[in-house]
Amino acid sequence: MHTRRRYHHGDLRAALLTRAEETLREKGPAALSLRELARDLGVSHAAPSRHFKDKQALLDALALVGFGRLAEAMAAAQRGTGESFAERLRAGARAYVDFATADAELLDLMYSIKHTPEASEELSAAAQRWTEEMMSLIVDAQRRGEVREGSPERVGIEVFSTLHGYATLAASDSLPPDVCTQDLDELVAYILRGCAPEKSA
Amino acid sequence: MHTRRRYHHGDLRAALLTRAEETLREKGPAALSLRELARDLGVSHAAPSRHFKDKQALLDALALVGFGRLAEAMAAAQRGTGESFAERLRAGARAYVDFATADAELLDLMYSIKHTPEASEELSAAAQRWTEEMMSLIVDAQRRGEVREGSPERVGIEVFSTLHGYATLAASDSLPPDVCTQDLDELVAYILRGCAPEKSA
DNA sequence: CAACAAAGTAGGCGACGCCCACATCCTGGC
DNA sequence: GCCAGGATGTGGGCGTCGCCTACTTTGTTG
Repeated sequence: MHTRRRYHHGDLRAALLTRAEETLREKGPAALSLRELARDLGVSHAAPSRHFKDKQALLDALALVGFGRLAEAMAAAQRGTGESFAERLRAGARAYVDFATADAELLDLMYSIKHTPEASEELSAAAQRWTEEMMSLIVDAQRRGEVREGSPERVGIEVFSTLHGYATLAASDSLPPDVCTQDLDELVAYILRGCAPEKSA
Repeated sequence: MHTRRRYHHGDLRAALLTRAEETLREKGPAALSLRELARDLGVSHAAPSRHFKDKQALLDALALVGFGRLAEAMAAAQRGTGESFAERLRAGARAYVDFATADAELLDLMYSIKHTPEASEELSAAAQRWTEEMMSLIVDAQRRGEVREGSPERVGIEVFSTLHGYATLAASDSLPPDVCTQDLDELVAYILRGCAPEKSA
């Protein structure tokens, strides 16, 4: 049970990530300090540097965790729904918005990091994988004739922009408070209209 | 010409804001430091505190400037275009995306601040005014029969989510590089489809 | 079991935000 | 005219931070 103070922590790296995510959620990104993290875990202020070369490295790792969690949530949502684009989109939208509101700061982190050039390739790979899933959803729907033709990339961007914008606004309390769960269905309907196939005249 | 060192700067507050905005644009939000700002302006490190009680106050003021600039850009865009919803939306979208890509960090700041409870009422007023303009655009379009009926708030949120999401993604280099100016027209078309009036059967 | 790498410790450096006491400038009421 | 007081700027100090280096303890492996 080695719960008492040992010289070696056991898995400091994982502990740091877990605690950092808690702090991020509870007290915001500004309150994230390596030294305080170390204090919380009862370890010297320089110990974290053995696992993350600097603060940015920890943030990157945190973002990676975020992408993992998000991908998992999205995949789970897809597993539990039907085949039609409408159903899959609805499930995905719900999952994305839920994630954004539950982990707003983490999502922020994920997007603020992704575009820096030196982000680890793991990280860009995670982002990559994530967008590819998005694309396959679109391509599939196009094949089924449920989405208008044209560059899947473009359609994907349109759909994802709407989703991401909504999720971001919801997460930052920028939406009127009465706007709520039910409105997500309306949003999905709006998206569906936006990318519905052109009616043959 | 009083360009030589005077004890009083003249308008340190304005100078701080200007310089802070430059730094924000050029070196990102992490590089914003009151002390460095003071050094840049040839003033002691405590001088800024006479004009902004703390760093957050300066960021708030910066966000306020941002809302002002954005509102002005949007208004200008509206003045220079036609009456139809499609034209007005297109002009607004261009202005918003332009602002977001030119001043990505500032936009970020504006949105990260808005939802903190103690944000100055000036600031929430600016945000308020901003969303009201958005709403009037929608209501107008509904009156003209160019947008489907229903709560203007809801439609506004849908439209704005798309715009904001796109602008945010564009500003953080999260969009494939070939996606460019012309695609904005496609995005506008997508939005128009999303909120087009229901066709009478 | 000795050598070595991994993991943690202790202390120091410069920069930061914030606070204080003090200096200088400016202005309005006498 | 002048001078009292507010506004503005100075300088120093405090605690915290991220990062660095030198050292110690632990675990592994030949």
